Amino acid sequence: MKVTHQSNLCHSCHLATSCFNISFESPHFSHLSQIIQKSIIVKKNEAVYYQQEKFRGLFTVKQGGVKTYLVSETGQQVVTGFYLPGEILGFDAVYSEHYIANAVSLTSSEICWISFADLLKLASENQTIQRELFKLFSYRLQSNHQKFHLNSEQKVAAFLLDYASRILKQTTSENDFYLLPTQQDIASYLNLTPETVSRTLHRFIDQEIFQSSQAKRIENLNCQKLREILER
Amino acid sequence: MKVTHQSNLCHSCHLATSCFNISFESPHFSHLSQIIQKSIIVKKNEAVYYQQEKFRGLFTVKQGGVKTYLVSETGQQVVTGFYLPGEILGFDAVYSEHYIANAVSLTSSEICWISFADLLKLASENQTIQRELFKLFSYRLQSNHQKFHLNSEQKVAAFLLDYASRILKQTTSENDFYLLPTQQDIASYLNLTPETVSRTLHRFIDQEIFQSSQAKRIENLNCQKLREILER
DNA sequence: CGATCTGTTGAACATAATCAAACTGCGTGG
DNA sequence: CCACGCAGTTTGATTATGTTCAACAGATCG
Repeated sequence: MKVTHQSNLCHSCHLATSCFNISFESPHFSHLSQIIQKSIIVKKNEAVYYQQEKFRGLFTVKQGGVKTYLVSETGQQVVTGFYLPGEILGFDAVYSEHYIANAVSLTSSEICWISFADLLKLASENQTIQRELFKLFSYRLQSNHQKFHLNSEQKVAAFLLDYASRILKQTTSENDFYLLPTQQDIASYLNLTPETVSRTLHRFIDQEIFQSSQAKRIENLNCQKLREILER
Repeated sequence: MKVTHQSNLCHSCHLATSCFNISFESPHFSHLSQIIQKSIIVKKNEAVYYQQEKFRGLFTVKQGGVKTYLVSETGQQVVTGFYLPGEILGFDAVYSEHYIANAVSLTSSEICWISFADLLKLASENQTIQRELFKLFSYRLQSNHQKFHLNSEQKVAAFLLDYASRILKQTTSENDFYLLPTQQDIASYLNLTPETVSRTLHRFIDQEIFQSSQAKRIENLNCQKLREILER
């Protein structure tokens, strides 16, 4: 992990308004950007933090991508989430003050460190930031129940739609992008086997829902068709 | 919904320290109890709040129990959670400022209302309460991924263990209690069919994991055996 | 350039869903 | 107070979806 110091990390970041949903022009922005003063380069398969490690703050993805996964007592791994540029990870560690999952980089990534103590201090001094922070926590409480009661085809469709909408922050199109996680990661995340994910993706190609000229590449994704699959 | 006013709702509540995990003796307790000044009686099947209704604060269960459920565009209902005495609901509405799910009483319940605006104000003035509140949000982020990758027997076992540990706050034993939700509710919550839940519970009785002298009654629950099922 | 990780494909199998029918118990109204 | 109706539960037979197992192909990386 290589540490980089920059006086104005957020001001030079094209995702500046994304992490906390506070605009560049807002008077609150400069307060927030002051507590984000350090970024680290995390290479592929290197950890941002480890399960059970003591909480030492939140992290936000500036470039690249991160997956979180749990390891049970029996040694089984379950992928619990993917984090793309502009997204914050570590919220779930606030309760126990230890990280709940392992966080590992899916590619070489640039990760910004956020002191939670500083953030709390800032929040107690600034009502807008406090409210925005509670909203960020609240936002994470929403999802999850959807992907639970879907069949395998719908799970993969929902995953692609979600991923496409999130990757949109950094690229210009939600129809052409690279998948950072492997099919195994996706399978674990959706509670499916890699075989089922592979077969489902190939069925989508057969149905012309997307093309793929190379591994992990999604081209010309037809989001409307995916939404129709979800409505069945 | 019948509204009751009490000057010291929390001081007379045996769950006082449960909702916010702040002890009765703490100097912060009196601050918190000041913003909880009103409780309502919600009869069985009556709503505490409705999906999409504008956010008007958090609620905590003083007596009884509540279920939350989503209704999809296609009219399908999915139970997303159960709330027992001492537990707070409504956190997920903070983000969009609208309730995400319907919250309906499982039996005649007494529900305390918590002004979120007052709570935010209190949090910005009081570091301990602010931190405790963030912890409450964070706590809710943990679960969910477990029940996803279990088989039907393990899901029901995990549900019983969780329910037993939570009911323990109000009774003396985690081995004898009444289930507030119906088997249909439990099935929906676990993403199983009512048939599967019924068969699994009867298999547990056959295996002497618990007894049941009447409907919805769990007696002499063997938590150790349930944990063994989860470790398979 | 071999070794290892990732993805593909097919066949057999298992788990839980589905469908159907009957039963129980609870609350309601006659 | 009993009869009725209905929601919730039980039980069995059949079926479908996704898993498992196995073998191989392709990609990636030191």
